[in-house]
Amino acid sequence: MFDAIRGAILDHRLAPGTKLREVSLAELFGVSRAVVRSVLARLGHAHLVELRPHRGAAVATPSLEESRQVFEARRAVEEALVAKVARSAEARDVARLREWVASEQAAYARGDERDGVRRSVDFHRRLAALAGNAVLARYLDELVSRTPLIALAHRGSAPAPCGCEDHLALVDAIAARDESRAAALMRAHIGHLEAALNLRPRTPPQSLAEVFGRAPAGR
Amino acid sequence: MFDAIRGAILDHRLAPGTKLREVSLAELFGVSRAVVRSVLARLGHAHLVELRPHRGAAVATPSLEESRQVFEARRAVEEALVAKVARSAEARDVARLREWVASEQAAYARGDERDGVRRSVDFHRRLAALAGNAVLARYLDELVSRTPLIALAHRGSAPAPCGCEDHLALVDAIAARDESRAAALMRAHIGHLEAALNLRPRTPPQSLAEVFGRAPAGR
DNA sequence: CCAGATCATCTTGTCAACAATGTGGATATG
DNA sequence: CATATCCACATTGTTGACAAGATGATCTGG
Repeated sequence: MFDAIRGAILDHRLAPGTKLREVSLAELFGVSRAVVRSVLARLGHAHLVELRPHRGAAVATPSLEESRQVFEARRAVEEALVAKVARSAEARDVARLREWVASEQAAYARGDERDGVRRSVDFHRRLAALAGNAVLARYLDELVSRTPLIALAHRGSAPAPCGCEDHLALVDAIAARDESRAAALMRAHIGHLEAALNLRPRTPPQSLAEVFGRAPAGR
Repeated sequence: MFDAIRGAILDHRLAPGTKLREVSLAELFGVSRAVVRSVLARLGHAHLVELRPHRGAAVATPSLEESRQVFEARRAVEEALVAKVARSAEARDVARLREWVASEQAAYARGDERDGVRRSVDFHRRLAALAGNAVLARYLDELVSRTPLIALAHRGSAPAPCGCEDHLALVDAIAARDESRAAALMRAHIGHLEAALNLRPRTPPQSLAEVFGRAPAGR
C-alpha cells in the first residue's frame, strides 16, 4: 500500500495538493484506518505527503526554496557517494554501470521516455548502492524520490530527462579512478537537472498587478 | 513522549538492546498503545530503536559498519553545511557561534561534562541551522542523534567529548570566509570524533580461542 | 540424561466505535 | 448589503477489545 501510493505520486498520477482522506484510502485498499494512518505517517516522513494536525494529509507541494534545498542536499550527498565509488569500484561494477547507461540511451532512442526517466533515476540509485554506505544511500533515495514531485510542481516546459551523456562521463571518471573529476561532474550534472526543471521563481514576488494585467491605481 | 524516550536513549539511561514493550510504555505514560506504536515508529525511522515485525521494538545497537557509515555521512553532510556557512554567514552569526564555543569551554572548565557534551553537540546543530538548508539540517540532526548510541555501543575508554579547539578553529575559518579550510577542518574534526570513540573493531572476528585464552586443540 | 515436539502465555498487529477538532453554510445583525 | 456568529457536518485523533504470531516452559521419546 505504501508502495502503491508512493508510486502513484512518483508517476504523477496524484497531483500535488490532492487531499488524501483516511476513510477513502481505507475502503479503497480494504484495510482499516489504523494502517492507512501508519502508511500516511511514513509517507509524511519521506516528505511525499504533508501532514497537518487535525487537518489531514495531502500530496506534498514542495516550495521553491524547499526544492532548491533538495538539490543542494543531492549535491552534497551524491558528490560524496560518487567520490567513494571512484575510490573503490571494481571493474565489474563499472562495466555494469556502463551497461545500465546504455539501456537508458536505448530507452530514449526508442522513444520510451517514461522508461528512460525511470532508468536514469535508477542509475543514481545503483551508483549509491555501489558506494556501500547504507545511510547515504537512503538519504539519496529519499531525495531522488522527492524530485519528481518537485518537477511536477515547478517545471517550466520540458519534461527534463536525465542527460545520458552526463551519466556516461561520470562512469568514465569512475573507471579512471579520478575522484575529484567524478565529483565535479556530479555537481555539474545535478546543476543541469536543476536547470532543466526551470527552478527559478515562476515570478516569485508575483505582484497582483502583474497577475491581473492592470496598474494598482486603476480600478 | 517521543522526546522523553529519545532523551532517555541519548542520555544513556536506556541501554542498547533494551526491549521496549508497548503495554509497559502505554501504562507508564498513561496513553493508549496506538500512540505508543506511533512514537515507536518515529523512533524507528530515526534509527534510535530497531523495529522487527512481530518481534517488538528495542533500543538500537548500531553495528560497527553502521557506525562507520554514520560518520562518513556526517563528513559529507557537515562539510557541505560548513562550506555554505563560510560562504554566507554574517558577522553577527559568527559572533554568536564564538560565544557558544566559549560556553562549551566554560562548561568543561567547571567540570560539568554532561552539559559540555550537550553544548558541543548543539554547536553542530547551530552550525547546521546557519546554513539555511532544512533538508541537510534534518539529516545532520538525525546523524548526531545516532552518535551517542554509537558511543555507548562501541566506545573504548574515554567519554569522548567534542574538542573545543576544533570548534574554535572552525569558527575562525568561517569568520575568514575560507570555505575550503572550513571544510577540511570539519573533516578533520569528525575524524577526531570517530577516533576518540575507538571505532576500530573491538576484535571483530573475535575468535573463541582468544576469548577463553586457550588453544582450540587444548580442552 | 538429552533432544525434539507441543502447548500455554505473552506480545504485536488489526479492527470497529467514541471523542475532539476543523470546515463550510446558514442565520442574524450593524 | 457586507460582516460576524452559530451550528451541523465531516474528518481526524484516541481508546479499548479481538486475532495472529512469536517466545519459553513443559512433556514425551530415545
